[in-house]
Amino acid sequence: MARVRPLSGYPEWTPAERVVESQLIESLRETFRLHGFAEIETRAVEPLDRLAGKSDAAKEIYTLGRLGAEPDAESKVGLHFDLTVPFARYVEEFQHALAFPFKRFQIQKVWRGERPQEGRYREFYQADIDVVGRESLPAHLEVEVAVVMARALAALPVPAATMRVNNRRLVEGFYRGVGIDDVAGALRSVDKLDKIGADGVRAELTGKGVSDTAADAVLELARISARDAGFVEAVEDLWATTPTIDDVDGPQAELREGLAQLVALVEGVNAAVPGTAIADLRIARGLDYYTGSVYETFLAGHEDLGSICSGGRYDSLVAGGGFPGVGMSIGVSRLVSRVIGADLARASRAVPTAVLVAVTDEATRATSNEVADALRARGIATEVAPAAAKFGKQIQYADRRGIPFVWFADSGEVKDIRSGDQVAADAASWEPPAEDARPRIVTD
RNA sequence: GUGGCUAUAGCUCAGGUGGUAGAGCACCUCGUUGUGGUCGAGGGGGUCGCGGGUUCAAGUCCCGUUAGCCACCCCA
Repeated sequence: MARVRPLSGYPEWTPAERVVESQLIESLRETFRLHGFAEIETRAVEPLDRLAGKSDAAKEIYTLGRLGAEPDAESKVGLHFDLTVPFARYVEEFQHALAFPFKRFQIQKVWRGERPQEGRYREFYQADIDVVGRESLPAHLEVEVAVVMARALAALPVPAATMRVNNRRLVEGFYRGVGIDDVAGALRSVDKLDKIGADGVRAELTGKGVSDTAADAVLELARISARDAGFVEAVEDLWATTPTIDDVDGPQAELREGLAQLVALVEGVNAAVPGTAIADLRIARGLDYYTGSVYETFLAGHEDLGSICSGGRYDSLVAGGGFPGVGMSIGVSRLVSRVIGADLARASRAVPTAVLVAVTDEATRATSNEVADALRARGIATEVAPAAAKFGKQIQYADRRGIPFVWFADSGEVKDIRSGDQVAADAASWEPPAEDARPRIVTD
């Protein structure tokens, strides 16, 4: 038997750490439900052709096969690497049973064969919300999903989140207006701004046939950001001073539409959770299927983690069209690993137990069991000591697990082992303080 | 996929130039014989990641290999 070794990229938690993860997930569920999102769960596997269809992520897909399969048998299924692909399939398959616009949330593990490091895993939880329409989807839903996510993050024991948002219509109108035909290509270059700098981006753009003045304008646009509608004037000014194509009416209309939507987004989110949203016209997002709002979210003081929640508006979830939607995804494991690693929050105890009933001797274990059942009958998590050891040992058993109360059936007394207070109590009516009833998350 | 670093007790790590493995923490017992945490004394624990080579002798030097960590790429 080989020694057990950690497997890189597949995080596992201690019971106390798992409490933190569970409570975070439960908090997200609660916020999503509060806003009317229905939960679904999809299977872990999808047909390979459906998974691999999307871009270059194919290399990262884990395929599934049986050890007993024929040696030359091809794998037909793989583990999903996000929740959007399975959701798209699900919507297509169950459209007869769904009511549109369909608001759903989904919190599940996904798998990617990437090189792991802190905050990057091969197996991790994502929490997705999406709203999908039939044929059309009002733009205000792009505000709604961002508001829900802003609230979901605000409810977690983490520093303030900043949601950097942009709008593809705005960018597309602007780019086309200054004479750029390959908007997607230009966006991919702008996306590298942090990495290669303004000069690098300019070089890439001109290399793709973008004129010098247009490249300058694109870089100027990327410089604009604001926490309120103030960016509109900056964009309008830039637009007014930049040479545009002759037939600019279409692009200009698209630009103005995008501007209005971005204003609504920033103001909407900031009304819900003040200070969260910031319009940042450099936010591009590499994925080219986004057509409206795009979002990236960072935690104050933890920007090195990268985006912990991102997404955007897309024209259709399903190939062939007809299902426009907007969605965002939280990297739950990335978040949890930082919360635990940086000790932003911890569990009040590792076990659910609120009361340990001591056992005086094995002959009277039944009495202790009766006390335990009386407490359990009223929803109080209780366990009975495993051995009739010295009371000191039994108290130590509770202390090591963070169990706050020890019950002595003989004397009918319950002791709060943190304070040492011991009082007479009736198992039929005694209640622990509400905050001790179950493990909870505590912060400093 | 590319590059750098690392691998010794359950955990964190010491072990100049080769000479038969150590500390702290954790764990168990006792002091304290049925009310814990402190303190003191004692104790159990190691194929030194794995394989090969050099040598009288390898945790230590060399080669290979596996795994982990970090960075790049990409993303949650």
